[in-house]
Amino acid sequence: MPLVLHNTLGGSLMPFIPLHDRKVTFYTCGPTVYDYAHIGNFRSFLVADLLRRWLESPLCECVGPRDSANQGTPTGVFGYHVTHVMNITDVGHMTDDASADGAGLDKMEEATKRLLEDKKSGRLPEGATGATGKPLDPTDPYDIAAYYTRAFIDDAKRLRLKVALDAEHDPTCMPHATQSIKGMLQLILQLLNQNHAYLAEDGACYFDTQSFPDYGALSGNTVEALRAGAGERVSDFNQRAKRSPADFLLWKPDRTHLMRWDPRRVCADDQKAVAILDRFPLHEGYPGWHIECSAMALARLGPRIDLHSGGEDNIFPHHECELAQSRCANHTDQLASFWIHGRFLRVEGQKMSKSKGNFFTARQLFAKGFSPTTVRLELIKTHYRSNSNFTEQGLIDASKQIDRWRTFLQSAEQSPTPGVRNDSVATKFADAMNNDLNIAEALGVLNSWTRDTTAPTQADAQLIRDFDTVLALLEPEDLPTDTSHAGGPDDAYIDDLVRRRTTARAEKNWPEADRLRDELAALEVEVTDTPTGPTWRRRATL
RNA sequence: GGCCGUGUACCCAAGUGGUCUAAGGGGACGGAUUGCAAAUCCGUUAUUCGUCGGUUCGAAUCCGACCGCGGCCUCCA
Repeated sequence: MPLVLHNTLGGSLMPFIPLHDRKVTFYTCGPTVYDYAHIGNFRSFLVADLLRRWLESPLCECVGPRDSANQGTPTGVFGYHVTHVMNITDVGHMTDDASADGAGLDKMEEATKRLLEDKKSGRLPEGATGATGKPLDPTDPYDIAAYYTRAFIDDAKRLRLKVALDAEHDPTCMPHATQSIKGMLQLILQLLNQNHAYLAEDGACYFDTQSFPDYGALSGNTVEALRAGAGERVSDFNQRAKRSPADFLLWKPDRTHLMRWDPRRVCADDQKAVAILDRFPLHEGYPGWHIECSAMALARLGPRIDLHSGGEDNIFPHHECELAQSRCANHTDQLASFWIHGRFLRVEGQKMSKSKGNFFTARQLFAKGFSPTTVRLELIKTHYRSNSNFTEQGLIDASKQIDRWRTFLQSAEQSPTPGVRNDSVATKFADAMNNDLNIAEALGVLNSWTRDTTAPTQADAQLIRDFDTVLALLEPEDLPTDTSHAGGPDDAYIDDLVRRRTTARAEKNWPEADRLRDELAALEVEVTDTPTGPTWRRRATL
């Protein structure tokens, strides 16, 4: 059964057919870096990671590419070569749409306030540095972006996002918006030149949605419906300058913005661009949100890509607009063959929000003692098009599950028996993943198999390793992930208690042994007695 | 208000017309093991799928209404 994916464009399951033989191009809308990324952000990025890992997996059979004799038919070759790009949005955007009249607070300014507070209260790590390697200056937007970008990449690597691991040796996999301004301007100028964009009275450049009949095809919106549905949230000022309410910003002239560029200077060495600038004067300012992704996808992956992913909130307006710009500027009949959108995450059954106290960044969970793989499993174990429910109990479940698989792998690797590959289990796992990434079913297959295989063989070790190229959960990780068990006992103290308990047990002094175990339990430490002596670990809680 | 999605046991979560008296994991309970525990192993744990109605020989699965939850409707993954 070849891979079938749900395509937001068209709203149905469709067989995956690559543009080129065995190769896949994949663009994921990445994080904005004016705060630490939270688990909801990572759920979305992990959906992309899971898809990418599945495509590359030795269990995923490639099908023939478009416009070939074997289009869509299994080729007997396994594992695509995936070029996956995830951008870093480090341009300071406004907090609300009122910003069009200059009233909104820039998110970078907010970050400045937060970082200054963190610095004062000692929450900022020692030796935090900015964009130039010098100590972080919380008032410099480039420093803020650099600081949070590093934090993001650090978290992403711990969660085993392959694109972040790729970017270590190929930084073009994670392009930065601030380093792609020229590409954005070139796209904007092309759109102006082709009358897909216009300069309004306020000097801002807007995309002309009426010049693109397919506008709305991705989200199911129509320009009329958008106009009808628009409440007070759309400011009058913003609307007045536009030809149509649906038109969206490409370039905003603003000499006061924290991050701003002069189009003439940026495009000075591009004769064609300069010629268009003579006719359409774009003044110093900053780019619209959507154009970033159009430019970065084009620069690294070309005008036509296989896959594009993001959170469900990106469908409209972001992806709708990105698609329109890219298609008009590049003269293509499509930007991405498949648009993949993950649903939102809930926490303990509720919408995640700071006021409810259920808002978690990845690093907060690591600091609380949950391992990155535990968090990874908890975030990927639900089908990507369901609203998954992130819970403390779920983290505990995930942790136990990973332990069991690791134990299985260990005993399989130590087995003297070569064994035979269990093709039936491999096929069931692959069928589940091919069915629109049904990870929950695939994990069910994995669990039934490991439960029923009492004497795993070397072939079983290879098989679970094949599964793990997709799951990325079995390789051990460095623990503890940091030293921030602030207020808790240090390892030496716990070791001492455990040693005293071992002595008491050897002397058959059971009351003392049990008292020490209770003492450890009160410190959230669990002791396990094994044939080779006791081991312990901290219990993590939210 | 408009558009879209969703509701399965104590918790997480598959299943989208018959093989479902509903996979898998956790928890709980019983047993083996243990000084007692933990870990491990074995067993038990939804005649029922938000509510009500309809279609059908047959529905968790299709249709309708209602209730709950979530996303979007100009920069929140």
